[in-house]
Amino acid sequence: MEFEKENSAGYLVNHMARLFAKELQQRIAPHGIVVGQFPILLELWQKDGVSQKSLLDKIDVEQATLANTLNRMERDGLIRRTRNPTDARAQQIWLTNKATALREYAYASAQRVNAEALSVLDASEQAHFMEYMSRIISGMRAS
Amino acid sequence: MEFEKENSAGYLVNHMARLFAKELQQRIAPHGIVVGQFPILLELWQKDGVSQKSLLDKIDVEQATLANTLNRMERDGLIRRTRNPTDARAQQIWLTNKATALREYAYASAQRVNAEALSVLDASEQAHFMEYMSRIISGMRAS
DNA sequence: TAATATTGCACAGCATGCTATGCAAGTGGT
DNA sequence: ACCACTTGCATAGCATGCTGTGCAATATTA
Repeated sequence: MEFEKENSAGYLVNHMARLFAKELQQRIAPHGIVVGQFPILLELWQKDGVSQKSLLDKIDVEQATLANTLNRMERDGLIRRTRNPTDARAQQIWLTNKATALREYAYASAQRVNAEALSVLDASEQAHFMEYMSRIISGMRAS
Repeated sequence: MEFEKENSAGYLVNHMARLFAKELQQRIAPHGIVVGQFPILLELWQKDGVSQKSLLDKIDVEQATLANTLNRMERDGLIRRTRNPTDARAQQIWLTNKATALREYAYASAQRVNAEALSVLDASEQAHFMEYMSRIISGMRAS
């Protein structure tokens, strides 16, 4: 029995994800941020001064992955970390001016990548595609 | 203006890809193979003794990534590499018995992951989803 | 209050992917 | 035959993700 990778959902999903990441990377890397930092920045642009734990609840990566990415962001001057005065275990994560300034540009870049990638689908197909992904993710997270 | 990651195709694609990889990893890792080796094994199960270049044409990763993964596969006793007698630059890549024996199990694992992940969609939706992904990948590769 | 459990975070080690670079082996043109 | 180009592969260095583990600070329970 054969196994055609072109008919394997997992294979296509993986390939598609790498293409998305590569595309976004090319647009934002020249501005000093990289794709893994994106979800974190999205949260911090909405509200910073939060704990690592609070970020973790909103971002679907493991705690160790988040800690590593935050290290690189601190190294690159995107965030600062302070101790929470009422809980010495916890930290508060703050955006630097540099990171704050990148917000609109980053939003626009992501939206352009999304729009271009989905441009091969019409509006109704795009909506279905997004809905299918949401359902698949919910189903897989539950299991 | 806000940017909702739940409405970002790139974010969902990335998340979905990690869930797929994690799921497949859990099933195949106990048998001594890992997800990155999967596409390579798929090709070699069809035909081995081929060159790295010939694998590269069929698998959508960079040449350096392939070379690294092949190194790990050789280390783990999944493949052997011999020199091509008529071209000293090229190599021939052969599966070991260990790798050959894993074939049906690996096929079944991948198919089960795919089926379970897509089980939240009905047959028609699944077909559309796969088609959308193919079109998106084609479009992004072209650009 | 003392012992125990939980929480918040860090670090080590690894796989997978990328870009950039180098190099030896073949190919082609002169 | 020689020089330049191309081809096939390897390596370095990095980012992103994972699991496993450890630890100090808080919370809970006996």
